[in-house]
Amino acid sequence: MKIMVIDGNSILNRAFYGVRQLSNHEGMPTNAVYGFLATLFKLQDDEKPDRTVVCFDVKEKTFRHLKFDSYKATRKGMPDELAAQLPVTKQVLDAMGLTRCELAGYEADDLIGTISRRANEHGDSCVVVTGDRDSLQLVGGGTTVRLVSTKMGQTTYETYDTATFREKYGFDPIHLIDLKALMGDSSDNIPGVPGIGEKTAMQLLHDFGTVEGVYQHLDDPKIKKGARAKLEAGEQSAKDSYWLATIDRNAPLELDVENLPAPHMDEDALYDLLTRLEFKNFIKRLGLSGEHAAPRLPAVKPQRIGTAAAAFALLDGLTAADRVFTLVPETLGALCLLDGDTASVLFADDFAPEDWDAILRRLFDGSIPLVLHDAKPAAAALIERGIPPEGIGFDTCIAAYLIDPTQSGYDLPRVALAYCNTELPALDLDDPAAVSPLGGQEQTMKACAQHVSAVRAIYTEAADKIEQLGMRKLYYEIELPLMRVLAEMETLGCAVAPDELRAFGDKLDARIRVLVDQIYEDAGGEFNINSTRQLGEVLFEKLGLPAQKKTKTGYSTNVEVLEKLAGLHPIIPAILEYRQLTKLKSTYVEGLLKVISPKDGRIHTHFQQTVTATGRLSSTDPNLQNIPVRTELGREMRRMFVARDDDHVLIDADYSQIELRVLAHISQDEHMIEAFRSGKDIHAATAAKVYHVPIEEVTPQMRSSCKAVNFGIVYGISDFSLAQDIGVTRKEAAEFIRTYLATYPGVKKYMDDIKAAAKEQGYVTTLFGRRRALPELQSRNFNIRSFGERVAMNTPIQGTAADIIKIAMVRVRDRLLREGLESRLILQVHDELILEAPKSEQETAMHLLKEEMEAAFPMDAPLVAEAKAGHSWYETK
DNA sequence: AGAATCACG
DNA sequence: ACGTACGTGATTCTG
Repeated sequence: MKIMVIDGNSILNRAFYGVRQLSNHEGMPTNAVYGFLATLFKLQDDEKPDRTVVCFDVKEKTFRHLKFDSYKATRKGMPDELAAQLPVTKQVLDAMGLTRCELAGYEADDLIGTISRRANEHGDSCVVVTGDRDSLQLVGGGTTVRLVSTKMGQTTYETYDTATFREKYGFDPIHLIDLKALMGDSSDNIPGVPGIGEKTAMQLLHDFGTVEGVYQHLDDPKIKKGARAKLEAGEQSAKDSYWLATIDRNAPLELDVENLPAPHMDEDALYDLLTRLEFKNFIKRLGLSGEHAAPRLPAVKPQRIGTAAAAFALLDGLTAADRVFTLVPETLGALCLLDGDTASVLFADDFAPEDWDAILRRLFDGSIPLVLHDAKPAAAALIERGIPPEGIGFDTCIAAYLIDPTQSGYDLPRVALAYCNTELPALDLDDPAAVSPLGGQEQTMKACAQHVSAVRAIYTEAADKIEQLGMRKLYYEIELPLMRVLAEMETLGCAVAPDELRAFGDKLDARIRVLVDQIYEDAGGEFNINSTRQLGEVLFEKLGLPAQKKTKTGYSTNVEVLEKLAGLHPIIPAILEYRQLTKLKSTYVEGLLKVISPKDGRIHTHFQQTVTATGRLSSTDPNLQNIPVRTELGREMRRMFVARDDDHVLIDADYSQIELRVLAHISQDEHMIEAFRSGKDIHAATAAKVYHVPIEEVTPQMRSSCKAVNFGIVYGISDFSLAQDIGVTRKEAAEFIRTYLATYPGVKKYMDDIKAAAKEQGYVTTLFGRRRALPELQSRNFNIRSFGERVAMNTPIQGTAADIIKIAMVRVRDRLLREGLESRLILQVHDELILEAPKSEQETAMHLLKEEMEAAFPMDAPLVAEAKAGHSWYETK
């Protein structure tokens, strides 16, 4: 019988450092497990052993080696991220039905030595799999060793039997111990004989065979004088080292090596584990299916509540509940409440309108602790109806986002799949057919039960995880209150001037028509100017202009390219202007006209709270965070965003240089902090320092380059991109960055430290504990790894700034209410907040806004916000 | 559905 | 040597 004995610790360790960073949606690191399994599967395929035993060290203070201080002092602990993967690795091995072996006080080496000896004595052959060269001493008598090593990121396997060992070392495997006793092994903290290196040790063994032989023949003339003195002085160390280097092949193992059980895979458990680890390829490879694996979703009975009396009785009973898991569609046309193992489903159609309204009011009166998945649409709908959405104590969607903000979406079926291994049935409570008596209410109820059960299952896991990851305050004091603030902002919306918008559109149209004619004339024929392919053909083939860049699909025709061609042909400026105008017309004029609400004539954007990897918000349908401002014509768009009437104004306040201030604070760079404290223009102040001139003598060019570097620093700079940005050579840019970082040494240190820390921990965090995993840092691909490094530098800065403005939003909103003001937040644009305020409150609200934004988080480079008021957004600048 | 382009911080 | 800025969303064309 062939037995494979694996050194679990050694292979796991190798995998941890060798495999690029991986993690599952929970943020649990999985690279070591992954690498371990990949190695294991490959070996099982190659060797086809009859039995497999995996040995682990037990973390114990009783290792026999520890009686030597030198060994103890340098013994390293396992990194946390690796330790975290140890239990799940063992679980996978158990599910695979492999034998696992541990023994207190013994290292995996000793267990392997013992198992291989006993197996050989029983007549079984043994393949030892390890990354540890020491184990080569076990070779012989039916045991071979497969040495796993990682070279240039590639895992290689070398197999040693007695013959191959002799060929390589020139002596028998067992004398590896003698060699170590003489020359020592720094990686294993075996001292050896001080002063004796590999050369001398090999020669001594060649001449005398063993350590014992060497010491019996110390007088032999073959030993040189110097070596003899060292050997005499180091005799005790040689003996100790011999003992340390010797693998104990007689550990008191209870394992029945002679009768190892055949592996028996627990497919359900394995499927479950691999699903949780998100190792889809291994699941496929092992031919596992989830058929047998129990979805981790407790069954829940649906029950229909059809009378107002029953509904209120239910709600009164829920007041005492710990948590009530709830589905609330945006239409508010149904409800589903989970308490215990019963999901109560209520259809609005079953109730008189005033009863339904009372039910909603009762549910959201704050006395029932509610858990929802993606509560914002429901909250907005309730606010719209005049019902304040109180009592929402947890949102599983936001929680899943905080736990891992890099997923592509967080809708309930997706999160349920990740957290509960469950495919939820389709359910759209916003669809009238699903909730009307004519539709499939029965089916809807069943689906509701499963969905709400999933919310509970996700909550159970996610709430803990939020605590474990140190995000309690971020979650409960920032994100959750913010959800309601956003719902209020969305509901209120922003007034627009539709007639002016249309007039602007007509003006654009007239000019676009002129440009189109001119372009066709210049091109000598009609074509679709919007088609980059056709445009490329016209410019670079028909007109013979010099092509600059290529894209995947053809010629590049973007602004950068066109601007370089601007002097060469009159068609180019026309195309540039055409591009600008059509962008304004289609994205902004037409795009905005399309989304003006017929109800109130206002625009209601949707602020996405669970999209960005850094913690910023995003805005959709329409995006109000990218309204033009950089060109004068584009900026005209902002005249269309107005206060509701002549008695109101818009108040706009934006943070000055928030990201650089955050950088100054995080990095604690004295000079940058001082520059901000002095209240000087930061880019000019930087230039003064970098160029060693008084700030009055800073030229616009000097300021502009420093501004570019300041931006670059925030993004995770490289000389190449800076060179491109400010139009100097790469060398000059590199030198510039060097000078800059010498000027701000704290910033340099921060950039170095954060990259190192990110690499070690596998993630970065903001000042408020928001987290982003960085698997890219483990990549062997330079580009991917470099990207990871830039993200490591940028995310804490951009993310902390995002945290700060979120805090400000919650504070501004709460204070406006507390002070009984009517001014309301309506927009956020990353570092800018916009209120709609009654003119009577203008001064008060401007002051309040500035104050709360600046006080949101006290930093060493203090926050500064400037507020302005005006009838339109244009006028607030 | 993905690519290209361009609007914002 | 590697080939580069960080984070978004909407529109249009194309296969």
